[in-house]
Amino acid sequence: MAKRSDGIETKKKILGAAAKLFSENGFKQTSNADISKASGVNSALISYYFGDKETIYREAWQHSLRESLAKYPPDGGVPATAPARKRLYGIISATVRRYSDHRHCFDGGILNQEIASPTGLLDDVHENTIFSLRENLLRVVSEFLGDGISNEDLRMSVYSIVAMCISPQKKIQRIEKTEPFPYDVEKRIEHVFRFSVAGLNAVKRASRKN
Amino acid sequence: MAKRSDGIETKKKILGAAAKLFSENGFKQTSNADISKASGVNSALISYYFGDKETIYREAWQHSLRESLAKYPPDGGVPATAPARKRLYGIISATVRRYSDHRHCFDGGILNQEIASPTGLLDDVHENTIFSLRENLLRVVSEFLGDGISNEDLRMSVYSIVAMCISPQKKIQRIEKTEPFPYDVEKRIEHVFRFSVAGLNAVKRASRKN
DNA sequence: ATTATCTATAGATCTATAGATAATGC
DNA sequence: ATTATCTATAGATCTATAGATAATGC
Repeated sequence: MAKRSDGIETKKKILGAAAKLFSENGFKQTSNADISKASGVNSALISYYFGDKETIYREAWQHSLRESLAKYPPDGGVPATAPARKRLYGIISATVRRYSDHRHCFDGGILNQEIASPTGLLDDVHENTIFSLRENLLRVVSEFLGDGISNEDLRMSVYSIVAMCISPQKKIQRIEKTEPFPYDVEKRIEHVFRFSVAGLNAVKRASRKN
Repeated sequence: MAKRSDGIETKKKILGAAAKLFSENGFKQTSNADISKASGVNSALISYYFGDKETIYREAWQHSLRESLAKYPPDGGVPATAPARKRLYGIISATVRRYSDHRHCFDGGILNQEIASPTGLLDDVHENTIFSLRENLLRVVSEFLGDGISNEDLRMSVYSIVAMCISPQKKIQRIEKTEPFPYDVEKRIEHVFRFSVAGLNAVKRASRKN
């Protein structure tokens, strides 16, 4: 094994820098030169190791996602046997953390870029990962709401909760030039959970009325 | 005035096509050639009328925003004298509509692009428009929550409500490949309002406890 | 001998402009 | 005469590759 610097380390450097840049600026706004500069790796090596830019993009995303999910297990450490309310807390906690940890997790930023302007390059990967994450949340929310809830109420609730979890507050703050107030992840989790539970209960009540 | 086709019509064609493309694909991913193609206007005319791409971007955004706000007044038609709850409904209603009407309103899409990867080009414009919209919501939520609410609770609540209003559901659906369910704006407004009111009341209760 | 790394660049794409053409107002 | 529109292209940027160099394993 091990040649000069083995190449594996170089590949990791490239992937790390690429993930960060893609998450901040998106696919097209990130050039190989940017990645080269940020990673300290000669720009020709990017094509050498990954072939083309689309491949780096895909691999950077997969790499980030794997690392992020390892760091923040999507169930938030709450066992599958726990009641829906607790599992909901776990999911919210993990999701907010994953999307807030801009120092280590880039998958959320890349996904937000992909939502803003889809490249379509991650579609296959999504089906195996993001989709199942969402299905899991759907199951928990469904259990929380109980029977007799319309599919529409269910889906809308999930979207609302996810929206609160992944909304890039720091970026919005920058755009809005509001006086930046300290962003406390723990408090944000409590807040989103409180908002979500209250919202879900309201949806439940309204559904019963009809 | 009025030469061949006056030029004003051409400028409008350019602005319209540009706004749509910028909102879908962002600043850098949209080329003059794209705008030319979509608008049916010779690409050289874009520079002729607007100088550079940054100027088109700014003007397209301002143009869209003005049109959007004219179409959906930000107070949702609710008078300033109405109680906070009603005014909140008005704001949510107007915001969801504005961000959902992809046929006519492009400002929301452009803003989402700007949040995803900031160009910084709209900063000055933001201060006069978006900032005041947000301040207005802040005032209403503050009134709804009453005294004794921490600044943090207030800001977080505003972010949560905005997140639910502007979350690009259709785009997320496309990414996630969930079976697309019909997106009904009226129902979405009711849902977000219900979730928000319940959430705000929960925040209020939790705040009283301490 | 193998392969990680670097230098140099071809070819594509994109922005912006120069200069020609054509349609209107006077 | 003025100016809206078009053709052609210079110059910048960016991706991907060809070919040279250098560091390691055998």
